[in-house]
Amino acid sequence: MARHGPETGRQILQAALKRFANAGYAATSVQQIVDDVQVSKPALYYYFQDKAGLFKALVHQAHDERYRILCAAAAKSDDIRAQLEHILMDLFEYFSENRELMRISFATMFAAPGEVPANLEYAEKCERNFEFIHSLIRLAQTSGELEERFDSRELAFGFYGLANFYLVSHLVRPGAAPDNLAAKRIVDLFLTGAGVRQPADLIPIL
Amino acid sequence: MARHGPETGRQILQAALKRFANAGYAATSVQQIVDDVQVSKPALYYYFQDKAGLFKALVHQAHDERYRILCAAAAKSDDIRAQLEHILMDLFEYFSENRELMRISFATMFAAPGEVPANLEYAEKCERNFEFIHSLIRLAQTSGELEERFDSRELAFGFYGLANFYLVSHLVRPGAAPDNLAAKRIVDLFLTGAGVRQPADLIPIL
DNA sequence: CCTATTACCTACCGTTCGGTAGAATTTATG
DNA sequence: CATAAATTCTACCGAACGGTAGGTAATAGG
Repeated sequence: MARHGPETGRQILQAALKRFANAGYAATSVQQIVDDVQVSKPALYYYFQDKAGLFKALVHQAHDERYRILCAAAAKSDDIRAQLEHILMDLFEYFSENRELMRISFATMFAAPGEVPANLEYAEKCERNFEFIHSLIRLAQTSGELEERFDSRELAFGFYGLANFYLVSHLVRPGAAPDNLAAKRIVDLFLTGAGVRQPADLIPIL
Repeated sequence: MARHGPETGRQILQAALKRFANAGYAATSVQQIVDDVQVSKPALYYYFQDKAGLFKALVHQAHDERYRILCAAAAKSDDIRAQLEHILMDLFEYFSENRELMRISFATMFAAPGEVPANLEYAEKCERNFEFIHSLIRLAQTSGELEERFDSRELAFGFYGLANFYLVSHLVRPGAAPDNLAAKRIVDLFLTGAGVRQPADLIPIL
């Protein structure tokens, strides 16, 4: 009926995002999506190849935007502490404002094959995001900001794990979003550790 | 046909585990499960109320076994470092031998509602597992093993996030499993931090 | 040897799904 | 105003799904 013009494709994508994020891929039917936008099924198949293509577009968008955030945040500073803080702060903010998109990206990573369309090829984008953090860490090691006795990969794993756990918790359990203070404290924990600093521990290092 | 005796129920559960873990809940049909065991559909419905009940049984088993591992590992030692190391080592081992069960439990946690049967009521079991770690951390703080300037919840989040990231990575990407040495290094990172120890940092603490 | 219970079977139902054929309607072009 | 292209419709298809009705073979108890 009501002609939407070139807006239709975008509206379909947005409705699909909401449905996929809240019910998952399999449990979302294309009928629900087109009903939300008040168009008919062939309208969807006019703009997208199939249901899987629709999902794929969203997943790639999610990963790309995360990568954009990472790069922009890291560029804001030179020392590793501030860089990691900016990354966390910006991610927290972005996640708050784009819960659904981020949810899709995480759910896809942890989903069993078959629960999600095949040939999504998101693995390389995951790796690109991780390797960006990894490169920051490595740089900070050579500049003497980070301990060299840990493998750079271990450290990247450590920070990425810490960050992702907070992000996922915030996605799964819609409570108070972590704020800038939380970001600083997380980075502090990562850099200084949870153990008490006993002089004995320090002797071999000092 | 071939009578299996009281083994049938167990065999169905095991086949369901394999299918659910590798293809997810929605993409697994009860027909596939009963075909694997070479029984007919009513045989499945004789032992389980419905498809959701089958899945529920597996999810609860997964969470309960993880809790058992946590408790047993923590009981092996008194100081927090050794406790956390034991927890990681035992979890790594258990995950290696029970990839499919663990995969179901994680996928469920990150799944959108609707992607998984309703009324699973696994949230309280998640919380129980987390709170166990939390209690260990709190004890270690009062005994002076861990820094008091971090909130106990923050620390528990930190360690849990670190641990889970390793575990999930190992599940998603079937590579070399983290070993006992990795466990020690992870705990070391958690306790001592990634930053270099500059004397200046230590002044306010010593 | 009869009977009840357990442990399944074959065959099927109603529903829902992703996707499409083909017509209709709107918009752009000449 | 004619015609072509873009956009969306109604109506439907075949396949797969979860679940069940109703019958049957094996086992156990008396």
